[in-house]
Amino acid sequence: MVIRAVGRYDRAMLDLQSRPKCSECPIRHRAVCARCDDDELLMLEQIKTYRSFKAGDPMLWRGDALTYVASVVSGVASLGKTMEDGRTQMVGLLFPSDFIGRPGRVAIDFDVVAVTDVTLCCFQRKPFEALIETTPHIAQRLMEMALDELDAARDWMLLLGRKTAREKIATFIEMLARRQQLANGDTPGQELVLPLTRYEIANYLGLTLETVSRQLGAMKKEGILSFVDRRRFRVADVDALHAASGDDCD
Amino acid sequence: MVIRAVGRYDRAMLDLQSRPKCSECPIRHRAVCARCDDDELLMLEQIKTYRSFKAGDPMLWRGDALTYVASVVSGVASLGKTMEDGRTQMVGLLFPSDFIGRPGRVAIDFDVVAVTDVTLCCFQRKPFEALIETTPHIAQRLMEMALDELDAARDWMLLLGRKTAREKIATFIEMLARRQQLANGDTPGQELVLPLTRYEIANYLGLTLETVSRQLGAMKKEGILSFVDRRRFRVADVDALHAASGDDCD
DNA sequence: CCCTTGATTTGATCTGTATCAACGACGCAG
DNA sequence: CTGCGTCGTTGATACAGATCAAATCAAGGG
Repeated sequence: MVIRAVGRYDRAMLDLQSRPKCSECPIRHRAVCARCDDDELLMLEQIKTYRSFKAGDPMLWRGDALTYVASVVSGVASLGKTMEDGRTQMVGLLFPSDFIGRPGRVAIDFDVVAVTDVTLCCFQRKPFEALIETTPHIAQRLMEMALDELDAARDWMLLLGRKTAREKIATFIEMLARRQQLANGDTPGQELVLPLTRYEIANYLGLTLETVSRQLGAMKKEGILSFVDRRRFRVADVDALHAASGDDCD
Repeated sequence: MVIRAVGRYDRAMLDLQSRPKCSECPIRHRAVCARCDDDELLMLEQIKTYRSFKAGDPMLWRGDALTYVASVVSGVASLGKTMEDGRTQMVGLLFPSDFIGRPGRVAIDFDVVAVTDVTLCCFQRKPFEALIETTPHIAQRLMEMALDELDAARDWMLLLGRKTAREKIATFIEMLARRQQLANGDTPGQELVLPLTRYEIANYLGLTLETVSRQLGAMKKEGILSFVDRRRFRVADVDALHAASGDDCD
């Protein structure tokens, strides 16, 4: 596997940006601050800092000390595990409003990498944890988000353990569409983007890049997906896509 | 797949048992009550109830209303997901001290089944949630346990997505040994038990029962495991087992 | 415009595990 | 003791997806 653009790390760490108003933040109502009232938001505003990473930049390595926690404001990041012999498995994807880092955890045991250009809203861990103690709204939301992630992880276990390549791809596209509609406006039928390379998709789905390419090709040929280029596409047949995912109808 | 012993369900639900002292509870220091002081324990003691299930009994179905939450006191339970066409994947195993049910969640989206005979320490959900509000020790511990489960789920994703059948089996046996040493006294080299059938192991590891049988057979032939009967065995070569698991040395 | 480099597609082949099938071993009920 | 059901083992075969290999495409850089 290629270690990309490590040199950018230090620069990114220092790349502090402006500090926009929380009240105008695009993830205001979905992030860890979702339940906060105006006073609580003010507290958060005082300890927050923005940081940017370029696509491919590593954000945290397994075992790194967790000096700050953060919300993803824009872009996509991946959580990945690596075995001694180089096999890797993505264990999570972070979209805007998702949270990085956990209270009470000093280190993380996977790597966090920026998949696209990413902007984070960061909080130093210590003051953030102090804030949790006094602000039940944040603690509650954090618990809620952790449980959502646990549910997602379990759905992914079913995918990894039992689904066919085709079902994996279909499930992935559906998930992507859902998340992208959440982030942008809610416009079904919209043009969507694959934020990941074929290699990264394979890594997320427990497949190889060749299999991913073939399955995407097949769905294109069947008229389920229509591509404008290798990254941008549209879901041409929502029902067929869902039928291919192997999930029940709920 | 076989639906087993559904008839026992109602009986089990009503099978209230005695209410032993929390202070003498075998899972006192690992369960959701681990951080509670004596006063808090007293509160819990007043709302707790014991319930037993026989091996094979379903404890909760997907979509069931979650009227109570519980700690596993003894025995092993499984969390499982099922696809429309019958394929199933276990997404978690619950050992003594593990917790069932989540605050703020009305329903669960997997099935919980007793794998062996199981005893639960149950709390009605409403009073338990009220208790959380006033008892940060419980809320903290619950968060901690949820994050531990998330870590475990992510390790399992690596296993399901990237490990070979042999590595899966080795990892499973190591996990089993760890949990069983936790529950009983801490005696390495001890005789261990497979609480699951071959079918259930396969279900947990994303394999078929034939593959599980063959891999266990191979490890027996290689002298890594030695079986006294089909369920009871000993790890004869700890190092070889670990080497076969594909995990790094930490 | 050519050359390089990385991402993607496509094709041919290989292999680990599933699948299908039969049989053996144990436990339990009568 | 006998029969039957569940669980487990073993063998033969099939196949989805991995692996190996090569061609194509797209984006920069000089």
